[in-house]
Amino acid sequence: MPDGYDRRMPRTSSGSLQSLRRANQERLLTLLLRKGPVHRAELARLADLSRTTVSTIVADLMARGLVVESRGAGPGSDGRAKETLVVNPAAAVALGMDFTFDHVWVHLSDLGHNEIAGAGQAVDVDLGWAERIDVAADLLDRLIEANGLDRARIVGAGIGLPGPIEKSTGIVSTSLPGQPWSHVHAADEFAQRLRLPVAIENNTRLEAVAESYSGAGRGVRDLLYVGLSSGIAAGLILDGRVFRGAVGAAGELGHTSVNVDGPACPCGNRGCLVLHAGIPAVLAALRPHLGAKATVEDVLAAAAAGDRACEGVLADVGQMTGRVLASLCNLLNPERIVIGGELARAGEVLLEPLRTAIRRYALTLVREVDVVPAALDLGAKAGAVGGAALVLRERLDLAAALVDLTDPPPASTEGVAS
Amino acid sequence: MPDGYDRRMPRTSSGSLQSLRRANQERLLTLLLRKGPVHRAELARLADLSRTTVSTIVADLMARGLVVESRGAGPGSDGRAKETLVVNPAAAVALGMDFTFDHVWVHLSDLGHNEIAGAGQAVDVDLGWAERIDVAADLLDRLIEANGLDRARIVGAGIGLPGPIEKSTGIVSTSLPGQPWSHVHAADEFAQRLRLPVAIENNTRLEAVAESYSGAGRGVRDLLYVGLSSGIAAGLILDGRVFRGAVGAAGELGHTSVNVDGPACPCGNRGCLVLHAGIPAVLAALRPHLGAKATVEDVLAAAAAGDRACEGVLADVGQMTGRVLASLCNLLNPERIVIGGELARAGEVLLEPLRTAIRRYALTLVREVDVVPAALDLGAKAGAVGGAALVLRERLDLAAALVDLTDPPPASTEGVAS
DNA sequence: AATCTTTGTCAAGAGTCTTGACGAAATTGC
DNA sequence: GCAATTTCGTCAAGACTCTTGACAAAGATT
Repeated sequence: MPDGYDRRMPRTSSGSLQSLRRANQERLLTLLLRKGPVHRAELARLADLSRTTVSTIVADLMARGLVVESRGAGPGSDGRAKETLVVNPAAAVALGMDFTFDHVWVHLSDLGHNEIAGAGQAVDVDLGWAERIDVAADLLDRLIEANGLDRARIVGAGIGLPGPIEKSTGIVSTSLPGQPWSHVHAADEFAQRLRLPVAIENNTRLEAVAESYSGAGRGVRDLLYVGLSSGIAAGLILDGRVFRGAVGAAGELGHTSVNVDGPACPCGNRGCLVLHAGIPAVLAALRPHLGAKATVEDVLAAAAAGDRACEGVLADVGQMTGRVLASLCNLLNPERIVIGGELARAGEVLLEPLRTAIRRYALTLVREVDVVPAALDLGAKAGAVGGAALVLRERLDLAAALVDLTDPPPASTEGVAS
Repeated sequence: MPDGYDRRMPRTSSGSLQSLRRANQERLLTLLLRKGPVHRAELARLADLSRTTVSTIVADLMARGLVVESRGAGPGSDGRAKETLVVNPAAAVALGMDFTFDHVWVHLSDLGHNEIAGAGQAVDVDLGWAERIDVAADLLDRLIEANGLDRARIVGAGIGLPGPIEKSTGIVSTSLPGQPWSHVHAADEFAQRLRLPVAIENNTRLEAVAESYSGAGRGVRDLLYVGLSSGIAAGLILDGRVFRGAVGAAGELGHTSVNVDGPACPCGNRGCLVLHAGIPAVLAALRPHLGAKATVEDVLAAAAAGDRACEGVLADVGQMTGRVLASLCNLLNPERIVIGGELARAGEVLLEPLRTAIRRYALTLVREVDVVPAALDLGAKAGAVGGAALVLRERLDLAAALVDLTDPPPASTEGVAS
């Protein structure tokens, strides 16, 4: 370990009086973020605290620049004028990074989950992990520079890596060939490099978090995010929290067998979904029709232009996926399913058969599930957005803890009711 | 609503100083239950509280009879003698009830999840819900009488009903014919009748809770319980908590399709697992061999006696189930799978092919899952045990809150180190 | 203009946790 | 055996956090 920088996120709360105060600070911040501009008395009712306490805590938060007063249009009722409060979104910044096999994405969000800046860069698939970190660090430096940001205001980093993640160390626990991250102690490496508390997470799960916070899954407690690409993976938000599984390997959907008598899959099983609905399968089915060099873009374009063969194959993908999701709905009873990944760009051609399959094959109660396309998957930056959201979601206390008294940030002028 | 009795469990904690105290009380109780006899200083370290605070809280708990001192064999180290503390298991009682289609089960557990008493009774499948409650109430009265229990010491009831449960009201939200509970406001009915805080839960989930607390899944954070009976259902413990799904319908496993081209199922799907591995399928396959009146017991007995045909069918059940569980392991990456239900009594004849299928068809990382038989399924009382465990698990604060100062229970003499 | 309602703040007080000191009870070393 | 050492449990003082009740301020209502 290069030096003693503590990469762990601070504990949430427990026991002492100070932790009670911290928990209440976080509670008020969360309420302010969710309920928008409210005045102190209303906040006190929402949080089940006395007005006095709310005043004290808010004064503290305001001294640190986390909350600003805006004599705004409160809900019109009688009584004294309300000094409405809003979170100052510019008070803190969350960093997200996402490393796919051929891209590096960096994203900065403010406290309100608004995008401050983002950038991506293609990298050579053979590039080593250290060099990938270099690329990301460069991108980050440039974003900070270009936007005149204060580095000290970044409160944490959420980082997406491909594959299952050993939770405490952030080690990617596969040793597939061509996987640059395997057995790297990613949590330490990133913490040293960025000098920030970091959370390492599988990138499909980060996409799920992104959709859950700023995308098509906003406010949904039990959310299933499905990424349809070369592989087919799921990100699970269960009971409002990211679900990782015992060793961080939860979410593999592509190797769900849909036919015990189906073709053999390299994974050892037979009739895996990915053999029918993965991008390689789609291309294999359509190259006789579109030509040997056809890409996913070609398929999507042709389908959009009305090519029946392409539409048919994409509909089959939807139908097959829908059957698997029907079983999944029986098991998990999600409230909403968000479909992302490259193939999701096919739109209704794929989604409609998928929905139909769920309605047809899932049991009565659970088939009421919403099925919607991802809202953020434009250019695959979703993972990085999710990384930043993860910091804000699970570590909001950080914002309260780390933003320093000595340097109150300027109140932002946007996002404040006038 | 017949009268104003509040059926809701009290809120866990939040905000005020009193709730901090309650949370710390609960924390200490939980630690005492889990870590066995410890002395105050050790408890303070475990809870991250000062010795003084622990002393204060413990004194309070002792005054209420929840904790007793036992000059026991502490871990031998130097220093002053340790006044070891243990929870007085007799201080509070949790009630569990389970209603299956033809049985009523009642169970009483003490604070340490030990069985105090239990009873079951067969009922007519056509019996209405009100009469079923009568039966349960009678059983409860008799248990209380026979064991000389103090009714006031019962801190809550966990009640299992068949089918998906609407969480807040406890309404069973199916309207299948022959389902006596459909659209009954079960939470209110039981609360009125028992005059206790109640939690209504699906009975397979309660069996999962039981296994998770006192059975084969002790201490496992991500646990999959599978009940193999006429239907095939799962109870999911994810991240250490019972997972219910959006409308409380999570856990249906039997209608996972294993073969898209398989036989049609009444559910609307094709090739459902239950068509291959449910009890009706097993009997259908073996009645030509064993005779038209053969029962599950006959099949199990014959298999145990070495009947090849029966062994083969049970092995097929295991293999089929294992294939589905392999996909499920890919998706959820559980740490352990507990197999319960009537068919699980077949033992290794069924389990070994099941394990083999998982090892063969699941991906590398997730197939390290433990697969073990249920430990509690003797006589199907597991659901009631789980109901009591649910009360103790999620509502331990109740024990601290409801046990009254004025009437400290006698210290139990069992379970205390001498 | 007077009254009403609700807000935000202040002072006093109650509840909870921590710190530092000290006696008590066992182990260790001579 | 006896002193030194270690750790425990408790006490008193103090610090921190929340609440209660009172009151002035700011707008709405009459």
